Amino acid sequence: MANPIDRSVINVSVDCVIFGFDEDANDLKVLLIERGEEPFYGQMALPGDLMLINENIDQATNRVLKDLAGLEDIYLEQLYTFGNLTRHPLGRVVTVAYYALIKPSDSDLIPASFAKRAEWRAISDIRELAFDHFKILSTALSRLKSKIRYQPIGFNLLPEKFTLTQLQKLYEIILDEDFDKRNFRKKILKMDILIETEDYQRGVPHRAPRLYKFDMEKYEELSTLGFNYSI
Amino acid sequence: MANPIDRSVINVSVDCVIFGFDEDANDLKVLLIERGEEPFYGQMALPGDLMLINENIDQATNRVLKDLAGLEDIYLEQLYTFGNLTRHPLGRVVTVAYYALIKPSDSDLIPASFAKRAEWRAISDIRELAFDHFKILSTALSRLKSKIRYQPIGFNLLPEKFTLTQLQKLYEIILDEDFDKRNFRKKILKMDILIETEDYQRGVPHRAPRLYKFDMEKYEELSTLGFNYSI
DNA sequence: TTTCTGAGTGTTACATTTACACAATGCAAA
DNA sequence: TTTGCATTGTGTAAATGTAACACTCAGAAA
Repeated sequence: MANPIDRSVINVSVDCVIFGFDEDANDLKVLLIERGEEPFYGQMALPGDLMLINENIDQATNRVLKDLAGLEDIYLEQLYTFGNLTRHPLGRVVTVAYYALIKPSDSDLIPASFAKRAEWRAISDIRELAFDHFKILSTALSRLKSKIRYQPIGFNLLPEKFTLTQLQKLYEIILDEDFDKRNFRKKILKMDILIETEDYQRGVPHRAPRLYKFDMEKYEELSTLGFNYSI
Repeated sequence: MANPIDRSVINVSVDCVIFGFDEDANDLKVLLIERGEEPFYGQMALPGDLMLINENIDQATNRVLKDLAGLEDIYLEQLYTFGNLTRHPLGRVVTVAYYALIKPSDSDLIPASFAKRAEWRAISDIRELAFDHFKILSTALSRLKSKIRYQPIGFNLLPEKFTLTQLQKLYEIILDEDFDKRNFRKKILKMDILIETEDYQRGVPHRAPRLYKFDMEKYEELSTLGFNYSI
């Protein structure tokens, strides 16, 4: 993990903004790692590492996700490449940033060994991060906000089965905007990309709401016919 | 210009997809360079070069635009970073791709010295390019198509003063979709981001159409108030 | 049995989008 | 100077989509 930075060349790294939705706290969170070495020793940072010469960028990102957070097979997308001359104090490091969206079930699987140094932090509580990671986080958040309106990526932040209220809350928190319950339901159901299951949420002190699933196949089929997702 | 590739490390380059709108030919074009060295000697490629250790990524891109095409101060945006292991035959090269939009007046200024090896090619005529540049071009085109609907970037492809018909044609060619003339005009004028000039297009064998300018300040002002551009 | 919390549901007014055709302009050619 | 030609520039009505709005019902807990 402790790859040395070569001062005589341009080094390439990957960094990853991992988003998770905390339904109980009504909060969007990011998985941060406490740095165990200089520079920025002890500060919080995005999980990341230098890229190896014999791996693709996506491979490097998946390696980082697995080695630093125990995460596999999650939604991942390239965000932007940051390469300011001064972004790394020990040399020239260009970093390819990715963002990931994970479900509660994914993060429940994070082994205790990682959990020691990894921490979920509410976006709104984060003031600073190591390197230019705060800027990377801001870029990721802004991308998420614009993309979630026009692509059905929000489902990656919810359990496989979810209630319409959960879905609406997710949108309200990410977009910082309130939606009318009746209109929201009408709109999303009319798209015909949700499967109505026969299951209901349990253990709630009120009428149990119905659970739905996102129908990816149906979505892709409709997409090819010119359908555009939009909330 | 002939920077050597170091086989022992990851090299970083920038490549640039330069779009231009050919009004007469009703075509979207891309500026390509004929390669003067191996690999892919004699083939067409996107303008690009290895990044220097002491320049920012944006600086490298602007250097490439200036040195290879004589272009300065043009619309430029980072597109995506490509880094497949096999994308460069001579070693490991990760490339940060950008796309640029230029006005006819910009490209008129390309010096003859560049024009010898640079060539405007209609997108639809391009079948293959050196390296993975065809894939980069496809990615750029797809980005342009989705972005031009929601951001007023299309004006960067038109002269400073343009007719509404020119603007409509631009959208029709890029999006490969026809628009109703009356509805298109109503929509764009209602946004209130165009300045109606007192000039008319000259030298046309019919009634001279009025020229308009894009009002960037007005657009930014409206943006902060929650306005969203959309065609 | 009562209380509490959130689930689930329709209608109407309003705004936006779509479809659609012709007269007026100005240049060029006869 | 007249005529023909190509393209500009314009309005309305129907259809569709969006926004605003409140109450009853289910089910758990007290």
